Amino acid sequence: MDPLVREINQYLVTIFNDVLAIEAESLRDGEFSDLSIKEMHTIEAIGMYKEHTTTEVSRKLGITVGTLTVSVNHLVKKGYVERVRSEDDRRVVKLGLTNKGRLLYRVHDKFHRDMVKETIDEMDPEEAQMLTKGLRNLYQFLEVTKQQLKKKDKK
Amino acid sequence: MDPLVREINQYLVTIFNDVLAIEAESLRDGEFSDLSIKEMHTIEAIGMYKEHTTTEVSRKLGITVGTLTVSVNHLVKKGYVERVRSEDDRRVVKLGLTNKGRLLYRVHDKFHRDMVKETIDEMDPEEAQMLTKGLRNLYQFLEVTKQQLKKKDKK
DNA sequence: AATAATACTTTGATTATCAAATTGTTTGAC
DNA sequence: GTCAAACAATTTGATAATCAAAGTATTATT
Repeated sequence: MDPLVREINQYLVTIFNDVLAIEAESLRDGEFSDLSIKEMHTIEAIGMYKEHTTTEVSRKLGITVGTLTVSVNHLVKKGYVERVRSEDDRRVVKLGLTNKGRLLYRVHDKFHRDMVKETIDEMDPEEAQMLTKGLRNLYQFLEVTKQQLKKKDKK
Repeated sequence: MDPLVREINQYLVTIFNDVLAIEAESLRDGEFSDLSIKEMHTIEAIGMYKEHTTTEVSRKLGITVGTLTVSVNHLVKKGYVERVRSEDDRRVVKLGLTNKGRLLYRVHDKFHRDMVKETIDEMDPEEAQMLTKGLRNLYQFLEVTKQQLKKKDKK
């Protein structure tokens, strides 16, 4: 087996665990310690600009709509998220962030970007491009895989 | 703000969610549907070869020792994991996989490696090296950050 | 020998998760 | 136009995941 594959795989697994652990840790000590890391990611997925429906956000997070509804209940109660019924289709709920939610989003986003920035500052621009390309490939592969799974599911 | 930073960040977040969703989905349909994705990752962290203590594995996963103990209780009951008291120091528990656990480890590992392999097959060898280098940098940055957090914690 | 430190476990409370049942709304068939 | 089917979201019940804090057993220190 290709040792490069093994190495990349190893990095991915460790990076994911590390990012999670670091995020959780800095969340616990900080200004927003009433939130779990999962709730943080839900806020991230709801996002700043476009309004997103419950179904869209749940798909983005890879959880069921029911799970998201429960989580959003908490986040509304804590004052981070707002629900707005769509005018076009009254079945649909659009999720958005409150001011407090947007503040948190910015803090978390900065954390992420600093992390990435520190990394690519070590690299010359060409290398940074390569990293991006690699990630883009991985991303595309995963999107295709996800589509295939969904199809298989319907059968 | 550097658009490359934003792009890389975006990929990382999405890749993260996608991998989780795909893993969870293929777990649900497969041979090992008595396991959750978290339990799967615990088995991954316990690993095939070296024996690891409870503390080591919990650190690797970024969860508390108590949480791991509970999880290991389930995995032992389901027949994937074994506990062995250390002879040298009888406070210490070494975690290992049963035959069933090792089988699962291989299946999951193959899934991961296939994922990575598909990605780098699209790239020429030089590009693959660059991706690796980028990931290594990110990994190292995170390890340092983790250490710093731990120190701050002790104060 | 007593005390402190360490490794793990247990407990109680909260959150995360899913599948299935339920509610309210829209679409399509007739 | 009405009614059934489809759809979006919510609620519910059960189980798993998580933490902090308290407890147990063992080893190290003084």
